[in-house]
Amino acid sequence: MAPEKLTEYERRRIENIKRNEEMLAALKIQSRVSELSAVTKRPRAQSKSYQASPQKKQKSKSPVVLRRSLRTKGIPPDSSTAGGIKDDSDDLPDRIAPNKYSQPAPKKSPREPIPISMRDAYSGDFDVSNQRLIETIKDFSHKIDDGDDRIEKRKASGTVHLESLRLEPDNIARVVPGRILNVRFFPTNNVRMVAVGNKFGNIGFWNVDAPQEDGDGIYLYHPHSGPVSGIVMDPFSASKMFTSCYDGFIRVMDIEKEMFDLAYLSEHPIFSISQWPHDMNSIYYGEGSGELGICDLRAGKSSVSWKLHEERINTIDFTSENCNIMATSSTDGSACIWDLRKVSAHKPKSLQTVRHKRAVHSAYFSPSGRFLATTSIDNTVGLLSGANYEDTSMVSHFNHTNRWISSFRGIWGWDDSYIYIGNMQRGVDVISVADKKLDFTLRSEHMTAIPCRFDAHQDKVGMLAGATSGGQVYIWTAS
DNA sequence: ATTGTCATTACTCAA
DNA sequence: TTGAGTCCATGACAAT
Repeated sequence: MAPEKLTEYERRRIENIKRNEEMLAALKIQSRVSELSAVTKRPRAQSKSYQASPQKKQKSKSPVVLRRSLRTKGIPPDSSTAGGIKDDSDDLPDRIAPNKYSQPAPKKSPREPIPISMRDAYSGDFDVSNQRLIETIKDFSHKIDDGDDRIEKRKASGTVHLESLRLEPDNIARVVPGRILNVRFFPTNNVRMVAVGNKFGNIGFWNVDAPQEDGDGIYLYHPHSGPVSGIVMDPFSASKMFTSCYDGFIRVMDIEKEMFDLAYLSEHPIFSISQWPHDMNSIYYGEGSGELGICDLRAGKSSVSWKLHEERINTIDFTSENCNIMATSSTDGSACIWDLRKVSAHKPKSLQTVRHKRAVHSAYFSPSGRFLATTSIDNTVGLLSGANYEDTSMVSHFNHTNRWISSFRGIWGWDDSYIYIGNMQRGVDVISVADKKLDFTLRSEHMTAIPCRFDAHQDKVGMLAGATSGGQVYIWTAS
């Protein structure tokens, strides 16, 4: 890096620290004030929320534009960002000058097909906050690497007592602005941390156990330019997190490099991602109208693209038992189970197919792999079982969400007994596999919005994260 | 068979 | 408290 850049960097850093201290002081005052006025019976403003800095908050609220739309409409990329996509040949990452992102200009458009440093993607003014998050993740990822905090891949273990699940007021936060499409726990036991992706391309982190002096533990980044369609935590390397976006990008947050690196760039919108359990260097993703691609992370290239569905693939899932078995759900109204050894490019034939009357928004294997749960907006939750998933039963559940609520997706808990899914009455419905019906509903006066996307902590039985279309995250815990 | 447009309606934020 | 603004999801149906 050029010396002048270094001095520029230093100068900026000092400025940042100074402003940071001022802001922290202001925040302390603010939190005192909110403590005083926190007696309101229906707290509209939650105690915890992301702090968008005044200057940088969504300047120009850059409209969510897919790359496709850009090209078809012939709109040139934002002229303030050099190296925008002009044509297809520019999309290749290896043709991009390596140091374009290091300009001291405020924030780069995440549309550029280049790596983005976490510092540049950070949506606050204060680099110390960014550094604090990086240190936190480094800290627990090293512990995981050393085996101190390793969580084995999710197993069928732990029966949860639904009546004991609670939503504590402290476990609620507004993590990002706008609609959350994805929430995921970090695979660690010592620190409770979630990452969420929203419609604007933000990735927000919430360290629930952040020390008091570290503020609210919420960190906001902007590594993508469109809706974040998927988040994958590498279970064996907590310093890596993959995110996909409608704009065709798959990025990997590399905490050692402190970057949102470019893993893959597709011509088509990417609607889903998953990691192949057998080989951590393979990312499976759903792109365009029903295509499934496999990306080799070392080569940075896609090896295959299979047309598995007629319309977009909403989820991709694997069993922990058999790495060659994969499930996909699609807007074309079907969910399929595939044997990867038998899929060929020309005539993909599924092992099993469930047909719903309408779009299927998820298909997830149970922790043991013996069941598959599908969620469709035809108001059913499908349950597949049997040696070859040949037995299908449909559980009735109202799955219609409106335009502003992300579709419901039934997820599994910590064993094969329950499926958790949102409802329009601000509750979490729990479907019993044994009874094949709705068994229980989690309710809380603190859930002031509809939780539509969920994640179950891989190890802590009863720890369930629900995310809303207003950027909130609720973390239920077993008391 | 593809493309367009319309209605739906929950939440946040600013007054 | 109210009211404006949101706006890439989806299905139904109309138009090409």
